[in-house]
Amino acid sequence: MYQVVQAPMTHESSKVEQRKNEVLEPICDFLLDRGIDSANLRALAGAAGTSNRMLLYYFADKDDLLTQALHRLGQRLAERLASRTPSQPARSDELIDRLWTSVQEPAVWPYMILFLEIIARGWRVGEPFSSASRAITNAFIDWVSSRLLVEPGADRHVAAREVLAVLDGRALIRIATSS
Amino acid sequence: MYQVVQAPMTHESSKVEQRKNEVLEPICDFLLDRGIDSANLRALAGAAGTSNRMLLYYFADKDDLLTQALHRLGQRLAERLASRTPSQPARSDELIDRLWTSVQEPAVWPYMILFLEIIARGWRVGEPFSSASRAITNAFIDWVSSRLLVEPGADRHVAAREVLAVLDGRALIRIATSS
DNA sequence: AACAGCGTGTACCATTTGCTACATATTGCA
DNA sequence: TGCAATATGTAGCAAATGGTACACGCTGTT
Repeated sequence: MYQVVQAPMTHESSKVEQRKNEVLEPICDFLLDRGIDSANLRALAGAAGTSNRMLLYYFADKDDLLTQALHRLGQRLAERLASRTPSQPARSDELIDRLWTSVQEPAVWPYMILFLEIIARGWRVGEPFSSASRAITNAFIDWVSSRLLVEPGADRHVAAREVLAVLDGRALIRIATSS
Repeated sequence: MYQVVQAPMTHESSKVEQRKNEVLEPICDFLLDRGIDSANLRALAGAAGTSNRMLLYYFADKDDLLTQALHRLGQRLAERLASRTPSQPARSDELIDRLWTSVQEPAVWPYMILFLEIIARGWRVGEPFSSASRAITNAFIDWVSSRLLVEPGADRHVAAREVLAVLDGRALIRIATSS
């Protein structure tokens, strides 16, 4: 029998799409573990069990690769935060103390470090880091916001931002003084 | 035959010491303006009106140069903060709002950005960035502390840290969402 | 004047790094 | 089977970058 099983392969063949997905996960892990400064193509390829040659086959260039990795990291953070700390809503002061312990968890802490790098780079060089900065910040703000009990008439978003500021600031100072 | 010229002798000749001083100022300016990622020897030399060859004549290596530049930046920040905002002492809440406007000043803001880069790098690669992180953090804490009115029996240092956390956190979020 | 050593320019080297050229293996399909 | 398209390896290039080798003028001391 003759059957067309596969759609015509233009440039995004399914194999490539699949490999991109498989490869992005360990790359995200690498970024969290080693930071953006260490993220050269050969190191990333090593972490993903492939070669720099293949990374540039799957992705247009390094920028494209980083863009997609950072985007995925934003998603991962959002999921990780959503699944964690199923606590009751609370007002700012108490929420800060409660979320502060969550922020320090081993699963979240690497995001704080990587976050710093991405923000700084975003300020200096722009994309794709500035977009990632905003995405990650918004993930955090949503996380805070969903658990924040605000006074009637108060701006929930502004309040969440201020709570996040305290958490981020504590993290920043802790990182600065403990390394 | 020509002998290989060695680095300046045991006790640094005065010329080299003088040039080091002259050269460090524009280098600090460069770091504030362009960040550490852009700080390669040729760019730094360009900013200082000399050559990479001479920078490595004045300083042992790039690490030595950065160490001294970061140290000087810590001093500059401390002086700049001390000479600014000669306001009355205040309690945390009011002090935060008052110092927040100071932090946003054009003379201080670049330090916040560079601060981020240095902290992130300090976490990843250690010296000389981790020392600089601590120095700059302490400069900020002292700055806050000297203007902070605490309740009797409260820990002034802890309170100042928390105030700084809010300022740093606000700065972080602002940088993340405005770039 | 002569000479030792400092100060500086020119040119280079070795490594890293993003990326590419070319060849080859593999696979889907007629 | 055999051909075209896809997938992957090998090897390299060109640019950037930290650092070095060597040449040579200058200055103070003797």
